[in-house]
Amino acid sequence: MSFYITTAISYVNGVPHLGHAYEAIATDVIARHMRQRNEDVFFLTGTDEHGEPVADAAKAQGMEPQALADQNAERFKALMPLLDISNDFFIRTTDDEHMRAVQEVLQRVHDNGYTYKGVYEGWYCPRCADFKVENEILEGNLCPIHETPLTREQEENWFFRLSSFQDQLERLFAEQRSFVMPLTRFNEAHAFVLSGLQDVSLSRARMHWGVPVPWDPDQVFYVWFDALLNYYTALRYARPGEDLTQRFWPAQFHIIGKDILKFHTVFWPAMLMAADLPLPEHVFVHGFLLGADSRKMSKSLGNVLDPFAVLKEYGTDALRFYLMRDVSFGADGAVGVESFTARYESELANEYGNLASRTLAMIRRYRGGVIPVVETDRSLAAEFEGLADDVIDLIDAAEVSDALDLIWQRVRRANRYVEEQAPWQLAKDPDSAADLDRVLASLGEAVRVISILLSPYMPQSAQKLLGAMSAPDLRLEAATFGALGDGARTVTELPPMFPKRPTAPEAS
RNA sequence: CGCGGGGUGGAGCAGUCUGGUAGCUCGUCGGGCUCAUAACCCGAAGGUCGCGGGUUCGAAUCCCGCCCCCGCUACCA
Repeated sequence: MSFYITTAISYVNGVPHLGHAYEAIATDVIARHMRQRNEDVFFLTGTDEHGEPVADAAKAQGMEPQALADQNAERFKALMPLLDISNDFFIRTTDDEHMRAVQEVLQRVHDNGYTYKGVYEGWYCPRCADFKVENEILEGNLCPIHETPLTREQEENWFFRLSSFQDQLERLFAEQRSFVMPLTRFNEAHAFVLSGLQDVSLSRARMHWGVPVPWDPDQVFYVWFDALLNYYTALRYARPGEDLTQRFWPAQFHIIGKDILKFHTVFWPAMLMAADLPLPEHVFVHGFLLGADSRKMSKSLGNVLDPFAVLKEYGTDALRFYLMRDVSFGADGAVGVESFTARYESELANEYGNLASRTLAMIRRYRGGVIPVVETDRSLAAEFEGLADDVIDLIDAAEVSDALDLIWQRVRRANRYVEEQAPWQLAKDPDSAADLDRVLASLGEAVRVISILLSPYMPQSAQKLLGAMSAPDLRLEAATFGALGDGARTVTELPPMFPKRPTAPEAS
């Protein structure tokens, strides 16, 4: 089956930070998991490049907006390989193909009668040549950029008849509880719809950094409508000479942050309805990463966890694991250097890393590096039975941190199994050879199954370990005891996957 | 004001929808083991589940009121 998943696109006026990394990683975990299930996966991410802030910033630096967008988009694009993100395409909303497709879709919205010319009134900055919204205006009605007084002005622009989708949206929320996840966000979006929808302006007349309105070329589309459509337009040109729309639209998942809930759960479905297009199945709304003090991360508070410092010191897998493990997906979560190092040492080094070390070491020491081909322990196998299916169920609901917790319980179980069986005792008594075979084979299977399930979270480490066990099969169907059959497998030496480090990454 | 969340042993969280011995991780204390990255395993101490009232044989869980914290409240993305 086809499976299409997206992150939100990043606005190029800023620089990449931990929040971008978090969303990309979570989405990547789901995408990689789906590939393990042999699904036909398409994973999209990208940048949002139009709109007033980019135009303003470019002007301030004496650059063309496109030049600034080019420069900053590159930074976001470069982040993906650093994080081992397996996106299939990286869309930029300044791509010609995207802009043409936006015009086409919105022309259809226009033709369907869901637009009208209206008057937009707001606070206007003559020097920016654009409107400002309430929450960005400075104390005393000043422009946030120029700090000069704003004037109340009007302009004629195009409006989108959001209000005419009141009933359809109410029905959507009444009938499809999983449209917005988790439930708390569903409730929030639903309440917003029920409170009554107003029309929203669809274009801007005085600003030119955007996609021209095809039926009124003096205006450009308001950037949100241009941006949201990326999910749909990318499929047309992501593969040169091939249109993937039929194969992948509608998307199964949009993964977004809670700050853009309204746009994705209300405006976006309404726009798709207006264009006669099918709706995405789920919008999953994750929370914000907070500083270790549970306050919003900010440089002035000094509570920012720098992803680049962590990557440099501990590697990609450690950062991926930490973010998926320490923050319950869907809720806000506090992250920091201290809790990172605690998780790294106790869970990655001591539990999983050490489990791998002791398992491989014993197989090498007691059985010359060959995993015994014997029947595994029934009771241990029973505790892994159904695990892959449980993980599947959780990931189907985008519960990436719950799924990881389920897997991690088995990491702990495997360490307990070692103590219970005490293979080093069995090794002392030649009469216990069969028992030792069984224990080592069982342990090997436990480590192998765990690693397959962990591979979407920590692709490098899992593959390294599975490679060292001559069991490179990452498919989820191989994640059961005995799935590999009777072939003898050798084990090679593996240096510690998560070595303890003397220093912590710098907070910045 | 309205809407949506949250308040659970020292810390961080799960459990609340579908009432019935309050669970997990870290930390602390005690013990065991030696295969392993001085890692691992076992046990113990520690909780008025924000406050008050109600329903019930029984409530962290349902209902009412109150207190405190956070987010959103429409066009910066």
